[in-house]
Amino acid sequence: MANERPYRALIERLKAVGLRPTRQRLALARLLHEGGNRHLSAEQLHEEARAAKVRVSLATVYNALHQFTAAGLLREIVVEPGCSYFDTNVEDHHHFYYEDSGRLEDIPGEEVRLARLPKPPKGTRLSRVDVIIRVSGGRG
Amino acid sequence: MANERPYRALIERLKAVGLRPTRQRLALARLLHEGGNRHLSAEQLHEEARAAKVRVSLATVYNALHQFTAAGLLREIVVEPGCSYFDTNVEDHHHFYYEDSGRLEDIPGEEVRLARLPKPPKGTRLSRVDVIIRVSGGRG
DNA sequence: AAGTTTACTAGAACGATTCTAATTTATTGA
DNA sequence: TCAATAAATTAGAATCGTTCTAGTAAACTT
Repeated sequence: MANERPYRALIERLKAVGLRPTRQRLALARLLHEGGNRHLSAEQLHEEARAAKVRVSLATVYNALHQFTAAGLLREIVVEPGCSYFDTNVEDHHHFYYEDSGRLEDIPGEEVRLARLPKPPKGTRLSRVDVIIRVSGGRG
Repeated sequence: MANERPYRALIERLKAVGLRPTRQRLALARLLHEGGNRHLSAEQLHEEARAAKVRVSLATVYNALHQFTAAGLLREIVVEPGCSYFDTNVEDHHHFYYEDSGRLEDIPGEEVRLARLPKPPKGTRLSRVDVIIRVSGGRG
């Protein structure tokens, strides 16, 4: 229910990864990528959609998040039982995790450096290295 | 239903952290710490208990795992949505995660070294650093 | 526009985990 | 040793995030 134009680039991006640019996927992609790097759960994104008057079911939110992740447009991060976050930043980077609030935050640039890494065990290849720095509430 | 003696040390260990040394907790602690370092889910431990003819409910397994974790006897690791593992190794160390099988494996000794770490953000203190090296199935 | 394929939806189903209220067990101290 | 008290265990219900189902709607192809 609005302008079609600004979506041109997004439409191409979705087509490029083999996903039909539907109203729901466009709206969700737009929500995800507005406002810088974010770490959202499915429920949070669903709520944002509702707030933005985009009608979309929770099942579709889950579908879209997984499809975007498979396409390399998002990255899934699990730090706590019972809740996945999706990171709009797919560059190589790591995270702070605030244990008290459950919030994730990107660690800027080169502030983490791994000096030594073991070789992947025989018969496997490296898929990804996750570094999570858990911090908690100070004097709190 | 067996010898009481070998539990002496365990009993003291539990008492030291303020947990009553009940039949169930002793049996679970014993299962956890026999056979070297392990990464078990609640369901897996429950199944092991059943196999070892220890009668204990799943709720108690969850309670014990969380209490042991709070007491520093175990460490909880989350790598996938919908399943926590508990690591019997509470030393400072990191993990391989086999994406295909869902298995976790300790990375021995000093094979991971962090050359640079950012300071915890203002008002927080470092709680822990987790490094997870995700590997997947080689030639498939 | 018709036909084909793919996506969306509400609601049911699911699996891991937590809660509840009743029972059992461990501890304390006469 | 035995009651009294406090804590732990239990089965089963409840909850939570997530996935599935099968029916409807939208997007692409011609």
